[in-house]
Amino acid sequence: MAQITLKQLAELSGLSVRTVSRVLKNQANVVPEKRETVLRLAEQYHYVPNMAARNLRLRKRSFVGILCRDFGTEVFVQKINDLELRLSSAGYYPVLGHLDRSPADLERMLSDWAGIAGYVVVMNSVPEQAVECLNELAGRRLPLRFIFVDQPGTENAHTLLIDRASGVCDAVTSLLESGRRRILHCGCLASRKEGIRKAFARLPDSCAGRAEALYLERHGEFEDGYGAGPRILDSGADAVFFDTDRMAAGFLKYAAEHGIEIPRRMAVVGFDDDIVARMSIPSLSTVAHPVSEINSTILEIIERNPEEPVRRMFPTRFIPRESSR
Amino acid sequence: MAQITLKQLAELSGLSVRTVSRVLKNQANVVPEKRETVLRLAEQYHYVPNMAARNLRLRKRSFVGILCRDFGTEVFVQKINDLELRLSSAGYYPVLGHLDRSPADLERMLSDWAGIAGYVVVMNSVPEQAVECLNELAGRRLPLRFIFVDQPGTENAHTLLIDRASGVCDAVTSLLESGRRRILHCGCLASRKEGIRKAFARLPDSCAGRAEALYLERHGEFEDGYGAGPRILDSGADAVFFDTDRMAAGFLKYAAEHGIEIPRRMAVVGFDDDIVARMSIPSLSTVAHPVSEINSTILEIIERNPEEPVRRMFPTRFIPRESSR
DNA sequence: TTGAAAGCGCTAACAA
DNA sequence: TTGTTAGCGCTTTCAA
Repeated sequence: MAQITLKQLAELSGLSVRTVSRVLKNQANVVPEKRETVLRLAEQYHYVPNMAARNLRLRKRSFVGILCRDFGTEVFVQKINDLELRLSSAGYYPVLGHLDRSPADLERMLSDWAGIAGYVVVMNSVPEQAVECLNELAGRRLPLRFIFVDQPGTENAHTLLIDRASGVCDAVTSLLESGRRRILHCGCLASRKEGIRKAFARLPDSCAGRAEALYLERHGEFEDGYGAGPRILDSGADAVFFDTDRMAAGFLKYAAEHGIEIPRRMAVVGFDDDIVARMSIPSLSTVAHPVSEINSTILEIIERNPEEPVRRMFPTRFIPRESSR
Repeated sequence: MAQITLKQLAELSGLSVRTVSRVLKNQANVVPEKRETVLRLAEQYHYVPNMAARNLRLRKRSFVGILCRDFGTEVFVQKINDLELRLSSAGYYPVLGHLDRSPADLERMLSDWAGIAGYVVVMNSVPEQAVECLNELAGRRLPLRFIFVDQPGTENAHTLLIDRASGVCDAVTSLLESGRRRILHCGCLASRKEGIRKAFARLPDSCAGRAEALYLERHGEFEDGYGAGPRILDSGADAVFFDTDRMAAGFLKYAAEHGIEIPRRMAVVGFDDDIVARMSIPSLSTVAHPVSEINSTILEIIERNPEEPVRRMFPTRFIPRESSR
């Protein structure tokens, strides 16, 4: 769409760009009459300043790149939802980019953002091939500063880590305290294992060493949880912790089909606080990510623009629901 | 991060910006030796062109605004996921903006995009107050062109509508053909009603006028579907169509808790092809949005940049799953 | 084959 | 109080 410029406004009003600019930025030292004229013309011609030009001049970058493998996970959506609100109320806007592309494409994308985005937030679950490529790009003097979330980044990048073990530990401790004794970990993620190990390391008094940790290796998708059903029942466990809510939902489906009462026969806990956790039958106990804490830190970094890399760790937290009562 | 510029590269190499630019853009008419030098320096200093400057000069806008009320719905995520891939492979990038804000904030956001984004895609479920405001902004000569998706926009905006009725009609026809006779519509959306009406208007021969349409007014959330359980059972229906998958999932929860066999006792169909539809127990038959058709049209508009507004209608389609077998 | 220079739209130091 | 002007980093016409 045709855009009217400051210069045109100056010509139309018979004033200089400086004066027009003064009026439009509400600065002092303009006689009311001229101010009126400019304001009227701006209104009449629907003047809107060109941010690209302004930002270029001010060397300001008002966009923030958000890199993620898959926008589809509920967790990501929660995070971006919250982040967009914080960013935009501070005059920044999120630009989305998929991480699942070739290094060359990734590099092209980041180059295309140069001069427009000042920061790039790398969300978790970065694919193998991208890690290497990103680290290289972040290490180079790209005109972008990286913020790695939930993923160790390069030395000079900011890194906000999520302590998944803390919430898992709380979840397992809660299971033990409620009388469960044979806790099965179904999944494959080290962070979850660590949380479980910690919980067993500080066994509540009520257990008196009579608890047992079991393990079943599986990936974290819905189908994996469903398919693991028979093995989980055979294991003799009275509680299962799954790496993800999606996976736990898969097991709940299996349990429903086979008349396994949850949580009476078996307590179930997932991880992520995914929407399926709230909608499943029964509603799923889970471990939630520290979304708002992370996002407020991201905003702080962007606004403060510190030279030295920020490194911080945020705990996850257990959310008890029907499946583990 | 400090950024090296074309000018600096020119100074370093002792050549003019024109020549450096020639080399970097791989244009002809540079002696190999000088070309070498420039390439070496560019590599050494990690030169990355400033897109803000380039786009300003070329009057090009490589970002596309995406406005939506809630990023959290699965449908939106599917759409944006697919759209990002298409956009970025054409050198465009999506900027996200929430629609749930005051008109003043919305206007500020769009102004902040001026000169950077050329198009703004308005996704469906626009809140009341925003509709008015958007229409006004789209009507004005803002330096942005609007593409309304699944929502009637202003005269000069592009409008891509979704014919929800078509998929609903197919769904209901399928229910009728499989022998269901009392079809309940649980929801409140006119588009769904219309689809049901159409299906009844062209009743399959097998029915011979012995089918009946029932209606129960409810909103489309999970809780609404759950809460409607008793009324649905009382209605005597042998099939239910819900406005949304979330709502259908709520009813499935109720059915599971009360031993109602789905689909034997009652067939269930939702709308949206939400992720919960695939994960629910049993998996939920639903009606899917024309995601890829819409997105390829969006891209076509952005690349072709037609003056006259594009107006098109896309059909939805029925996806049968376990809940209506 | 190469370079000088104008200009995209804006800001702000400086001069008048 | 107002205007002139340089320049953000880039592209490209035109002249050398």
